[in-house]
Parts: sequence; C-alpha cells; structure tokens
Amino acid sequence: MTDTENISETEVRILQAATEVFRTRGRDGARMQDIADAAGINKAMLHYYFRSKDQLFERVFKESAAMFFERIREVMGGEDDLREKIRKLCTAYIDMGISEPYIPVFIIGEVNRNPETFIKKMFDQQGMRSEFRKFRKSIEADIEKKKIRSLDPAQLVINMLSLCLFPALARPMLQFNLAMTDKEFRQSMDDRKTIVPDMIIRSIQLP
Amino acid sequence: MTDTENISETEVRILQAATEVFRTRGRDGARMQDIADAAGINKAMLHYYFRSKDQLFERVFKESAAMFFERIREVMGGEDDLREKIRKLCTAYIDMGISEPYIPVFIIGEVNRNPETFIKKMFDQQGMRSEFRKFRKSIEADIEKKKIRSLDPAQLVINMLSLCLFPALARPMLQFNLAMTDKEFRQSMDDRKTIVPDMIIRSIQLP
DNA sequence: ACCTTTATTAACCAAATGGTTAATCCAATT
DNA sequence: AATTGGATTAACCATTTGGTTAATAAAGGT
Repeated sequence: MTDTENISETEVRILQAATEVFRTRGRDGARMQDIADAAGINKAMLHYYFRSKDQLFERVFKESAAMFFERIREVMGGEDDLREKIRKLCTAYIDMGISEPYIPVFIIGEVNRNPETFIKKMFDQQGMRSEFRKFRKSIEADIEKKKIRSLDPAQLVINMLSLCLFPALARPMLQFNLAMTDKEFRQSMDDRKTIVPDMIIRSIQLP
Repeated sequence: MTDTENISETEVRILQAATEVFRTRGRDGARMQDIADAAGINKAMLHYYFRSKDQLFERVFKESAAMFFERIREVMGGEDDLREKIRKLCTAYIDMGISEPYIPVFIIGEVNRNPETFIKKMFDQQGMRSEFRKFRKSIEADIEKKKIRSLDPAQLVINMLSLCLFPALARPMLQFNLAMTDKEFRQSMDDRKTIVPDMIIRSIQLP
C-alpha cells in the first residue's frame, strides 16, 4: 500500500512507529512524543511530515483498513466456488487474528469512537460495496440453482466475520473467563480454522 | 448492582454521567469536565466522591462488566436443557446489542487497552470461571449421553458470543460496507434471534 | 443559638500535550 | 567555495487536563 518510492526513510520509520503506537494505545491514548521516541527522531519531525496528529492518524488508519479489507475483497470478488471462498476467507481472517490481532482490534475500536462522516470517507476508498454486490449476485445465483438453502447474503458475511474476528477482539476476556492458557488459546484458534468453515457450510446446506 | 441506599443523589448523577461519557468516548477520550457538565455539578465533586479519574472509571467499568456477564452466567449456570440455554443466551445478547450496544463496545474496547492485571482483577469478581466449569460439565454429560456431537465446550461458548456480539461491535463498519439502512440493520438483528440459535444448534447435532 | 460535619463551589496549580519557531546541519548544485 | 533547499533539532508556547485548596453553604446534633 505505502509508496516505497518517493518516500524518505524517516517517513517510513514514523509510519511504522505510529502504526505500532496507535494500534496498541488507540488514537486518544497515543502520545506524539511516544511515537517520536519509537521512531527514534524528534517530535517536530512528526509535524514536519504529517502536519498534525489527526493527519498522521488518518494515514495509519487508512492503511490498517486496507489490510483489513484486502482479504474479504479478494474472496468476495474471486471466481472460486462458494465453499472454497468460505474456507479461504475463514483461514485468512483467523490467521490475521493470530498473527496481527491488533489490526481488527484497532479498526473496530476506532470505528466506534469516531463520527460517521470520518469513517465513511475512509471506508469509501476500500471499494467494499461493489465487491459485496458481486458476492450477493453469486449467492443469489446459487440459491436459484438450488445449490444452497435460501438465505440473506449479508447474514452469511456477518456470520463469517463474527466467527473469525470476534475471538481476536475478545481474546483477553475469553482467555481469562474460560481459563485458557496462551497455548490453549492459540491451539483453539488453530482448531477454528476447520471448525468455523464446517459450521458455516453446514448452515448453508440444503436440508 | 449499585447500592441505592446509602448513596447520595449527587453520587448517582455522577455515576450516570460518567457511564455515559466513558462508554461513548472511552477512558482516554473522556474528560472529567465533560462528566461534571453532564452531571450538572462542579468538577471538584468528582474528586470529592471518587478521588481520581482511575477510580471513577473502575467503578463504571465494573458495573458495565457486571451487566455484560449477568446473562451468560445465568444461562450457563441454569437448569435448562442445552437447546433452551442456547436460545435464551442468544436472545439476551442480541437484545443487549440492540438496546445497549455501548456495553459490549465499551467492555471489549477497554479490555484491549489495559494491562492484564487490571482487567483480571475486575473479571475475577464476576465469578465467570466457576459458572463455566458447571457449563463444561453439563456439556460433557450430554456428549456422554450421545445427545450432541463431541465438541469443545469453550468453542461453543466462543461461537455463541461471536455470533451474538460481533454485529454490535462492528455495526458502523458492517452497515456501511454492506450498504444497509438503519432499519435494515435493525431488522437483520431481529432475524438473527432465530438465525443464530438455529445455526448453533445445527452445529452441535449428531450427524 | 452554637458547633461539627458534610457538601459544594470558584479559583488555582502543576504536569502533560499538541504544536510552533528559529537556528543548525547536510547534501546536492553551481 | 559559496549557495540553496530540504531535513533535523532544541527550546519554547498555548492549551488542555487531572487534581487541589481554601472558603462557603447546608445539614444535623447538642
């Protein structure tokens, strides 16, 4: 996503540091000084390159959102058979929840604290709505052909995202209340890579 | 939860205002002055009754957590048949997501920004772990009696919470990207009160 | 009426924080 | 070598913010 050409090394380091700090502390919790320290540069440089905290945040958020939506866009727009799409998407999101859990946490967290207009502007650039239209069409075709039971495509998407992403969002709570060790939690996320698609597929199968 | 006796009217108003402000703005985003304004009192009163922002936040968080866990505790510990438990829990949580969406958003949001020790201390008082132990036992009994397929009780809990709570957490994102109006979203949440339990129950049924 | 305790307020304070500035450094250009 | 333009820094500034204080009002007990 980030233009690697025509962008100074300092700028890259700032963005990396800002991403780290914003994702862990959130927009309000993040301190410009902390970002500068993490990048190993002077605080004034942040403003030199990005003018304000708002603009720096916007940049980081946009890039995180792009990563977040990349998978779902690919899968929804792809040419695979529906079952295959479901398996791919679940694996991709559960993996993201394991290896980069801060991304969903960050996106969901900020989306809930910001005015609609701001968020809409960011999501608009993701082109999700057109991909979803395609996906809806292909689902409707499958229903027509009686390959799957009649269902609302939006509900299918919501179910997939819920089952894949919620555990990453709620990890500290789940792990504590269900009395799981780090290892056990990690193992159960691995298990979910088959449990979840199986469950989804069973839910769309004809009776 | 809140002792209505032995607590001044001012204290109650502060707590209501603080709950409102913390839930919408988050701990870091919340300003003591805003809370005072919302309560219609002087800022010094906040410190008079609750000493510090931290302690006020802790109080609000604890009460929110109590509401959040109340349902799952009831259901997991109850005497109902498993299918009935599942239906009750799903309805309760989806309703919470509709009528008080800030509660799950708040809990999940803060849990991800705070040190483990802090959170653990709060969750400990919810007595969730012992309820979960009972629930696990009853599931294992059902598996033994071949009433349901063999499964990990923790995964069942994770699946229920995911399908019920994620939509409330991700609402702004889902609604925008799936191009749903407020009315449509609300309707689809209502639909989920049957979709979700059906899906869960189908997933635990013997082949 | 007088005293004590509790509640409430306005004014104040110190620290933190986002942002600015003026000076300096440094590499490329002439 | 001198000039120029962007990169970088230390010091500074204004505002915000959580928290305190000292004075006052109200309530309760004697």
